[in-house]
Amino acid sequence: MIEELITLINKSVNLAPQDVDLCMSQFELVQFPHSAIIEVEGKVPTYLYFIISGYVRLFYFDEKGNEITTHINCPPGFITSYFNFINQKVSAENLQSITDCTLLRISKANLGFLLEHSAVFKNYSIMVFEQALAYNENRAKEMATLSAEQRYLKLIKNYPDVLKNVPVQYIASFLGMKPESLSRIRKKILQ
Amino acid sequence: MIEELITLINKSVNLAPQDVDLCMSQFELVQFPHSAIIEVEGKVPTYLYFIISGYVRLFYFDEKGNEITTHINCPPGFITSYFNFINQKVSAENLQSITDCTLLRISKANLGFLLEHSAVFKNYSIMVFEQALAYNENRAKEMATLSAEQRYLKLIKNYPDVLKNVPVQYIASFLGMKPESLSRIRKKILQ
DNA sequence: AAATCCACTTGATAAATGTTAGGAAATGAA
DNA sequence: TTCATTTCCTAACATTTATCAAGTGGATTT
Repeated sequence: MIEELITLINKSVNLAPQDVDLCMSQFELVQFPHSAIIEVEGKVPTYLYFIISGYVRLFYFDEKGNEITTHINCPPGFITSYFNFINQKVSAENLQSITDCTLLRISKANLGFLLEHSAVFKNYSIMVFEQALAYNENRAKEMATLSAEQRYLKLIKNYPDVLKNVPVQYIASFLGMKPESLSRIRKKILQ
Repeated sequence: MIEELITLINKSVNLAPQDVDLCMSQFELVQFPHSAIIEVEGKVPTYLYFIISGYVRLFYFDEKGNEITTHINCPPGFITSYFNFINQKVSAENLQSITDCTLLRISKANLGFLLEHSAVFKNYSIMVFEQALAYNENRAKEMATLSAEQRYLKLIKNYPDVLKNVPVQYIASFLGMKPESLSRIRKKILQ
């Protein structure tokens, strides 16, 4: 299972055998059925997760009690409430499995251990951070400049498998629109 | 002039006298009249800027040739096309002064020198990065969930001086709406 | 099989925002 | 100054998206 993680990291940096061993010793394999709450709002996020299989989302409840999905991720990707995990602050978000899923997880303390004992992982973590920054900047830009239909078209173009595995209500929320609007957009596109 | 920068950094980390000296040796003071293009699209961003006085924005041209403002900043803040500056990649954005302004700037090489020779600055730079990530994540969330009016109300509540110093067309673009929409919203709020 | 639930869709209508056009006020150049 | 340009605002109309209410079909329960 951990090979997926090693493979992903090796695409960005070169892991020595001892790095691989170190990595394997710090991550823990866990499984969840679909719709399980993995990390709950109101607490400090315990783990950073790497997705081996399945789909996972982050969501919170707005002032009207509506679920707002802020992130959806799939293999091979990391997911957690990053800022609150890194700074060990209380998060307002829930991490939930969308499908059955297999994950690797690492605690803040163990991640710290990993980064202290291997400059390679430290460099890699900075890269992940930069990518997350660029991703969020791009997402803000798209939300500001694209119409709901353009945002949906871009999503299915870049992540076609999301549609097969994630309920449309979650997709609608993630794209910043109502399920009814997404339903109409989908109907329009079919013709 | 550099005192503003030192003061800001000292709010987050404790700078020793030699850190202050090091910092002063790496930053350079520059001035620009209003509406000057400070960094131009199609090139690798040369400097990271710290704003001493004045307002600055980042913008690009979309496929229809419209200016899209992605960031607006004021003292005491940093501004550049972060991702492209850090990775020394070609940027699609222009950095422009909105008002007359006084800036401190540092090249990528000099920033590297600063981070290598002072762990304090290294820690500070990681904090700045984390804050930028949190900022972008929040901005994406607001763009996805708030109406144009709510976004404007939040802006003038959090940054009331922006309104006095930045043309409304830039503000409208930054908030992801047309100037006409912002004009209507402003009129509505007055009553 | 009937009842229930849930996700998704559909339709009618309302609200928000975009588009187009024009005009007043401020700004800059000759 | 005067003229031209730019910025900002306004209005009428078009389009997009939200809201509210209802219906469909599949899955689950009893």
